[in-house]
Amino acid sequence: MPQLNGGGGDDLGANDEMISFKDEGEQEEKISENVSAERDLDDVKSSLVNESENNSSSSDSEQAERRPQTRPDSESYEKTRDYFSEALRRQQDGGFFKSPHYPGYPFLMIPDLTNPYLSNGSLSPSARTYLQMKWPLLDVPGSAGLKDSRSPTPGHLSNKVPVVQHAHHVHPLTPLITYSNEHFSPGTPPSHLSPEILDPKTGIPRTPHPSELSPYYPLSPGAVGSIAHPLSWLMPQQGQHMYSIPPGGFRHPYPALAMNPSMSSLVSSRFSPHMVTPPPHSLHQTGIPHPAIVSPAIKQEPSGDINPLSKSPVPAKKEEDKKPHIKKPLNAFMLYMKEMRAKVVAECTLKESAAINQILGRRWHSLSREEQAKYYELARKERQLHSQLYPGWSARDNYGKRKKRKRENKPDSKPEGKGPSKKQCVQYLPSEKMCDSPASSHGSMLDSPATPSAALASPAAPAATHSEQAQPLSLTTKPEGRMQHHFSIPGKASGSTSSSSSSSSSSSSTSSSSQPTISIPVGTSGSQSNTPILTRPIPFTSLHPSMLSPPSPFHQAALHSHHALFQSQPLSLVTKPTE
DNA sequence: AACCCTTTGAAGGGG
DNA sequence: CCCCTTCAAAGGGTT
Repeated sequence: MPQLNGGGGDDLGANDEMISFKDEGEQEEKISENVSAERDLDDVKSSLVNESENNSSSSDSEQAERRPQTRPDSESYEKTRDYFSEALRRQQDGGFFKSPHYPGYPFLMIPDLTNPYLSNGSLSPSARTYLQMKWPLLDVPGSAGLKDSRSPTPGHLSNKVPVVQHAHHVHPLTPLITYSNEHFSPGTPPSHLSPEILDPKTGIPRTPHPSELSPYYPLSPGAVGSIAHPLSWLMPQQGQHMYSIPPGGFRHPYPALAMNPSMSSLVSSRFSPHMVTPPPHSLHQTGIPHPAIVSPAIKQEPSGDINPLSKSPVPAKKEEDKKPHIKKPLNAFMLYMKEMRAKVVAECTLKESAAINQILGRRWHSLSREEQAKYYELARKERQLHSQLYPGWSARDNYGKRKKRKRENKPDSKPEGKGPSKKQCVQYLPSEKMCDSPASSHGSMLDSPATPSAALASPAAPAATHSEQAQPLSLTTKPEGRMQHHFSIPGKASGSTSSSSSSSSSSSSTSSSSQPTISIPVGTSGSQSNTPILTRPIPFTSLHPSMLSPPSPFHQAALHSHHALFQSQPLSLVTKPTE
């Protein structure tokens, strides 16, 4: 059993991942080869910058317009999450976001009836709610955190958080416990939660003064509302998201699971009726399964009105049904993706997930250590939670469920030439603008931690200790796709890290994914096509960092160093399968 | 309808 | 111990 203690213990690899920029090296090399490309790049860069700026400004209005129209379901929810996370970040960073009111409460993702782990489309998995909670409680293993489990003092958050934490001192490791709640239809928001600012029509919390919002990123009305209010900012635009947990408590559908005290406290105690309003609709009060559980029955249900919970998983029909599909817990990056996807999507016209994911991947690498640590911590908690809920579960259990995986395309077996393998060269990067918007998104400010020390100090940032900054790039030279582990933490694996790993897998090096280049339409001036046009491969590195990630002192410095490194020592190998 | 694509990380099995 | 595979999210695109 993993220790929950705030973090210190298992690093979970939080550190290693830090920055890999693997492909950059290759690209860098490429660039040298293509001088002309570079030139174009300049053009592209400038144009991109302009575009992005324009875009950001326009996007605001656009979003404002669009948002109301679009159905605020999972999508909007995602956005909301983004904003939440944003807010969280800001708080943690002690940054600009002023929310003195509830500084110390970490976010808690509350499960909705339909949990995020549900694969069923109708029950969108994405929904997660953040609730502010005292993070340490979550951490506590069993007994410790549960003091209040017995005496749940509903409604008094303050009680639960005796110690007033400063916004600036918020623990970076704020745990997010994810549960979904997307299924909730917009219901009445909790009265205790900023009722006054609820939108009469939608029931969505609104922001009294948009002006308070950070100018740096475009907030959708809903999101704005969420953020604006001290409490409301924790809740998704649709108040309903908050109430994922039935007052009755959390009853695990999965028979085998015994709820661990900490869990129960987490669920029942933390989300007391007071805090969690009863499901507006017909939510099953019976209980909420962990997000990871996917009942087969549910999956089949076409529409959202299902009562997944009502049906006990066990008695169900066949053997298959017996075993609900329990999804894997989300890893740090997945959590990040969920949060940021909507934002990225909003910032650009790009819609393809593949492209979005590329951007997200870039951004992920550009995140500061603290920021990443936060997600690692969250992921760790999710895993812990998951393991507690489903002790016997193994990732292996899900193997084959997806039934896809045909992937005949083996790196070595089929060296090249195949049509399918071609994908390596194709980049989904947004043609028109690198969506990754610059400042608008999580911008510069976020990164500049007002109180970095706090973040670092926290257990959450275990990895931080290292010299990443000092020598972040040592790894860069590694051509391999997955090099992140190379930096890894001392404690964790990778003892071999520093030693040259590159040799390890000669053939596999390029195996899957790393795609160093991105394609940018060279000649597209005004034309805009959402579809990625592949005209000329351009190394990511060549792009200005701002294009791919929010500029921040930290980032820029890091990027700079990276670049410098690369330049100084060009990568030897281009693993890219030619052809 | 199912799968692909794309990203990172975690987990597990095999060598 | 290392490598490889699979899956987690997501949604437009492809088959």
